[in-house]
Amino acid sequence: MTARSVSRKKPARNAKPALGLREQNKLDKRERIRAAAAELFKRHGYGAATMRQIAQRAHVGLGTLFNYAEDKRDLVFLIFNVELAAIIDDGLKDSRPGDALVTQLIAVFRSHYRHLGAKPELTRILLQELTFYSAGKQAKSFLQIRQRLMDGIEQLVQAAQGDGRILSKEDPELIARHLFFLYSAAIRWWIAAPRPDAEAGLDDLRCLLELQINGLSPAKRAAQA
Amino acid sequence: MTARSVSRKKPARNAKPALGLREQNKLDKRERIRAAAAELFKRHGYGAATMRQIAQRAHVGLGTLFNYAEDKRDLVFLIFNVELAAIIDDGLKDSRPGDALVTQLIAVFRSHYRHLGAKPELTRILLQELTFYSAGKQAKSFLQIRQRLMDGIEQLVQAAQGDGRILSKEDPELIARHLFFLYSAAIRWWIAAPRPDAEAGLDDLRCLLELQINGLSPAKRAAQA
DNA sequence: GCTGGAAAATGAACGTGTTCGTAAATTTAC
DNA sequence: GTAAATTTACGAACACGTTCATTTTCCAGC
Repeated sequence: MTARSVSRKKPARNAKPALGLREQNKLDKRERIRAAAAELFKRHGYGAATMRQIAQRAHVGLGTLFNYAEDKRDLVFLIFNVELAAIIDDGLKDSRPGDALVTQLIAVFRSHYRHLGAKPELTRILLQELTFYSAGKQAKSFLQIRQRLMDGIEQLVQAAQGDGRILSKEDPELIARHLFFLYSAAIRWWIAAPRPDAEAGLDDLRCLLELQINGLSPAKRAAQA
Repeated sequence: MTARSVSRKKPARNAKPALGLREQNKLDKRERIRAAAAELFKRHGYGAATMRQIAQRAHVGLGTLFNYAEDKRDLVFLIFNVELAAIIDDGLKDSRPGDALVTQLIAVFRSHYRHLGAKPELTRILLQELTFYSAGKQAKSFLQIRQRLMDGIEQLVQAAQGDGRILSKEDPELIARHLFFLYSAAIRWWIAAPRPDAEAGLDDLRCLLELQINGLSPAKRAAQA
């Protein structure tokens, strides 16, 4: 397949620029690197897979890797970002309006547990690295994706407040962050196990979420005054 | 058999246990390494401080470091373990019986925020490394210390259940883990800020804990309308 | 005292991730 | 079409964490 000059045309004034050869090569290399890294990380583990192996398998020079990922850590995000966006968006679609909030949240998180549980080692690396990692090239776009998840949760909370499925009138953003905190801690705890089982993890999470929704103390200061 | 060697073995009432030279040197080296690592990590950051620098400052051979810590990560635990045990035990002493559970928990965690907030960078390293790290020599004893914290929280919960300060009859261990999860996530969030302020972090945590204790929904089916 | 053995210390050597000066590839200007 | 400019690819070189065979230090038994 040779370069097609057809695609180089300018459709209108400044519509989508037909990607030049340069951009095309970049995308191609990027994908080869992503695939090579994913395969080698999965086969040998993060620590054992070397940058030289990855470069070789991607048919790319060693130094080239560092044009696409800031460092080895960042390769993990390069692998996960595409996948994570899909997982998160899938999950957000899976909650049905009118269901109890717990049910909705579990539906949202189910795809996370399913997919991440399939590659525990990579997930551990991801969870460890993302804790305080916001500098890398790939990390940026990951943070955007994560924000979509938090926004989605916030909307669920707001809707539940709207039709009285939950009574708390607290700021939905705060509640969403709270629920996200629980999810974060729970999935860390779960993925640390040798062979994490998705349904078991979800059961544990459901338990925690119910604890949160029911609360520990009687209905506030209902008897107050 | 000389009298000297016998007396060294078991000093009946001597305050000083009269350690052997071997043990004494080990303790000495261990402390020098701990101090050197703490200083260099603080001054140059975890990544920039090199094992060679640490060895030199501790007046110790490079290879010797690896007799005291499994790897570089483990040095972080070597630094923190002594300190963390003190912080946690201090915190646990600071909760007064009869106080509201939130108040007690904040009292327990106050020393954490105070001390960890004073060295944000080292704390970030600690929180990042401890996520999935349970193999190193130092990590083992850290996990024991952490367990003391969780046990302490469990006792507070149990006591609160006992005298009706909270109504939930759930397993205290589960509740304690839940609260610990919130604390973990909250302190991670807090320490990620450029210059974390202890009281601000505690306010945020208090907010989350109150949200937990009050719950989001009315007491189950009690308010079914 | 001395001696054999065990525990600890050591730094040269190894393979790693990362940097950086240079070459190749592509685009832009004329 | 060709040259200049710019972006991308490259891998030798570097500094690092870690290993391990060797040396040194300590202690028990004479």
